[in-house]
Amino acid sequence: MILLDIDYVTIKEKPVIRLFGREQGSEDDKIIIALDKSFKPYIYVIPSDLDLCREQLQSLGLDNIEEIKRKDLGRDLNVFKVTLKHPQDVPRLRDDIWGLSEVKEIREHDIPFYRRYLIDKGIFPMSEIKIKGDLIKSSSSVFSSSKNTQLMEIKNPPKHVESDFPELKILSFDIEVRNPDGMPNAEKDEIIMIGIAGNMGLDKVISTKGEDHQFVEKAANEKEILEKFVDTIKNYQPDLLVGYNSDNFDFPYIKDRAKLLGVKMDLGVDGSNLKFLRRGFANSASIKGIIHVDLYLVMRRYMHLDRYTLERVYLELFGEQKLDLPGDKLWKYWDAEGESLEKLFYYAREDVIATYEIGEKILPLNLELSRIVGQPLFDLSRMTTGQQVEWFLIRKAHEFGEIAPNKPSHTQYSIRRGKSVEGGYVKEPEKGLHENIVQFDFRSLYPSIIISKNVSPDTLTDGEDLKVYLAPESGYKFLKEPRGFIPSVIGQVLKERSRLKYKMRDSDDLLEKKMLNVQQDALKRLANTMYGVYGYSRFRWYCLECAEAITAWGRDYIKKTMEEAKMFGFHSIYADTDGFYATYNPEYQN
DNA sequence: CAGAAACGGGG
DNA sequence: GTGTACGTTTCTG
Repeated sequence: MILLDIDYVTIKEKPVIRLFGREQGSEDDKIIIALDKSFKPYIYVIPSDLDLCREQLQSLGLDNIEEIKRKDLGRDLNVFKVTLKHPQDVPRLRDDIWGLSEVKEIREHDIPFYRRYLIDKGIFPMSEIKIKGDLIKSSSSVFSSSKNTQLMEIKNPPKHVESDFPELKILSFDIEVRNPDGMPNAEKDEIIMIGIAGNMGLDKVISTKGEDHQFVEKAANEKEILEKFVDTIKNYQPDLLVGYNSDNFDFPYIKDRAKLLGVKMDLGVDGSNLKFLRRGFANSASIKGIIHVDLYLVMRRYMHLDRYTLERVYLELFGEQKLDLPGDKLWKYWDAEGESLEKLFYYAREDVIATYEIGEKILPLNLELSRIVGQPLFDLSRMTTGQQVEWFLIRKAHEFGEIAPNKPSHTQYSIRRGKSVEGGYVKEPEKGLHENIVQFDFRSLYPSIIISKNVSPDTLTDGEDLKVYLAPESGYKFLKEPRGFIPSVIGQVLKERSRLKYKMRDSDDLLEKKMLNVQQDALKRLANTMYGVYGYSRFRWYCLECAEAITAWGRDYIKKTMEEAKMFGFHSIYADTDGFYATYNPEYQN
């Protein structure tokens, strides 16, 4: 099955992992919920004195302690893997463990249980997994909402299966509200339309007006609009549901109105309700088993614009202006009926189709990133690129037998935030119109420097070792041997990327070419982000020295290249970080 | 000028 | 939910 979503529930005080997937069969698609009762949470404890520490841990009632060998930034280390009974034991016992005199550090104590599962089992969301188990009847904590939902209990660990892009059922939605006084207020302003569009010919607007209209599904009242919305999703059974600012507008609004009108929002494939997860300052709307992606958040990361309205993003992506009505006047179009109302219907439809098209355009990259980073698409679509890299590295660390560094404390974070790194070399452009220009740029300059100079927190040294790379200006030194953790990972990423690029070049299949292009693009983005995160204040592998050394080498390389080019008659007129423009005049040559 | 508050998107 | 967090711009004292 394709792994779409994952979480855990507690059954009889024990954690049970739930894998949500879809099996694409010949006649009928099946929704699968697979339970794994065999996985237990654990943390790493770095002891001062092994035996004393073990005794102290035991005195806290912790009896599942295993002494194992791991690496900490390349250094061999004996640590305790302490297995607990329930994920919530971790925050409960963390302070007590931390308080023990023989405990030097606790590691990997803040990795959500389901993420731990994905990493440890080596399985990837949006990829194929093989599961073996027994079919079971629905229980009180997990019950099927429809006939084609299959519940099973996993017997053997799930296995990753190499697979292509999954074909997914995607649905987009968008609501319209009648708000005559300022911004919509869910206590009084009714929902007048819900637009829904999908990749299987679905495209409609549910509304209390618009009888016998070609794309409008007439509802008797607002309550029925919401019921029809719920029914449409249940019948269609999308893998993905996309909206635009739906985390903070559409879904919260729907939830409030549904509560007011007594409509059940039991959209989850396990029959559970739409719910909101507090993720810092923002909320995210979550439906069990259906991946809700808020495209607004995704687009803000994907492109650099002054504004990120649906209209602006659509124009940028497709070069087409879409119908835009003034938000504060929509209620007038609604009240006026006739042609105005007709316009409003078209506006609602265009909005939901535009949302769908943006989703269609941007989801492949995010799907691929989800498969590479190895975290659920729901989570990934809400992560900054820095967080995406971090989770990718946490998975790699596990593969490499490394224990991940902890997140910075509040104080560490404040200190880091006050620091900045000198950027790339910039030569202000020479005024005037230049002709006969040549362009020069380095391919993946920063990733290449990280690899060739072995720039990594675990290779940074102040020792007297002669076998080091010496960074310009700052004088930071990096061991030539052994290969650092992050250089190794970037090396893997770039190697895989070049393999895909060759494969892409050799392919005759247009669809395959497109797929491979998305994959290599995802890897490129990941590699390029890895430099930036050395200076990212919340990064576990934060390393200011590394960030400074990289840009210093970068400045050194470009300046030297410009000097070299000058000898051949190239006069540079503008330079920025990893490339420059030059005019060519052979007479300058000497 | 520093620190607090507001903003983004949505209708 | 192994909770608790964004980056930037504008206002306020």
